[in-house]
Amino acid sequence: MAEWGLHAIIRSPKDQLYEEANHQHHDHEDYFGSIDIKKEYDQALVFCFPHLFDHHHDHDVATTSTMETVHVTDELNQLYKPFYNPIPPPPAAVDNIQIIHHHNYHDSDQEIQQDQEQEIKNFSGSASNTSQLAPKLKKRKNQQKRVVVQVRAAGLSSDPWAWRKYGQKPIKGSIYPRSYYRCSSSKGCMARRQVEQSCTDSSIYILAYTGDHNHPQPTRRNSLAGINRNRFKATPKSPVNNDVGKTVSKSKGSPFHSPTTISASSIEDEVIQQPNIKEETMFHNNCDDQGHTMMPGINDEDYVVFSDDFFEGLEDLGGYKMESSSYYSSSNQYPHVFC
DNA sequence: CGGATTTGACCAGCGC
DNA sequence: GCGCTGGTCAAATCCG
Repeated sequence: MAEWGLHAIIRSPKDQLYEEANHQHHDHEDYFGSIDIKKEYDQALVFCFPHLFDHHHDHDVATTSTMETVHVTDELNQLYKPFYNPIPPPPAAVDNIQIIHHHNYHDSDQEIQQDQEQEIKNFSGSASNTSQLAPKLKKRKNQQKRVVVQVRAAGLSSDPWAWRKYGQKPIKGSIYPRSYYRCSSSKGCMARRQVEQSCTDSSIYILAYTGDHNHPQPTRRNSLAGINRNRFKATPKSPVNNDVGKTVSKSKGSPFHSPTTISASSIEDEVIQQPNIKEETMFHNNCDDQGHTMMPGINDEDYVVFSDDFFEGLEDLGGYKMESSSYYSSSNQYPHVFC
């Protein structure tokens, strides 16, 4: 049961992908090396989702199967974009989550860790003011651990963590601004989230998670004040931001003058209007009993469960990367290129 | 009043 | 070195 469920979710597409890759594009053998991608991938799945293969967790698998798809992609999709024409998934598959892209490492994890440790050492001498030092402990951009997912609006709002917005920027090449959130569940938490609306499909939001939470997942959202500010009130200040033309913005003449924020509150305004979405599921405790992170989905049945080990384990597999095995998508879009 | 959002400014990384 | 761009800061503002 577990296996067919996962096959339905993942295996079939990635089977297709690696077959495409192996049979059609030997030019890229250097990229893959000589590893058995399929085998390694399956091992990775077991390694990273052991509970899904555990018969004690059949329920998890059963519910996961309703999610229809977990899309994971990366350079491989880019690599084979001109050649690979994925079979469109069932319509329901467009909903929920697409894990696009996990990292921006250019160096190895070990090197990054060493860098971090060294940076910490460099500052440890005057650690009495860690709050001021914290911003200086930034990784270089290309070393930031990064998880990118695509979600529908509902998936975005169902994120269990409490996020506080701290910035918004227009992004070159996108008509939508990018909003920056930090975790407000705990002071000093370095977790960050970026929310960006796909300009190819305004109903899709691209979430980029960076940094790690330094605290347990909240049992409930503990910062609802801000999140709920506009939930039950469709004020002109918080329009649903699916259509730039409808955007209401403050008249400040800023060059940014961006559409009103893609904020949790505005998104939830939209979600509430969707009759199929149960509001209470958006605030459900998404932490499972094993401490796995549960990514947002439409409802409880649609959460994707994975841990950091998931990606780390996959990256350790013979040099190929987790996101190397995936397919896309209902619109044949390769999510790296959102515009 | 406390906490969240907004938004212009600032800063650092990166490419040329 | 310079300019562009993205990420963050922080004061102002908003809202319950």
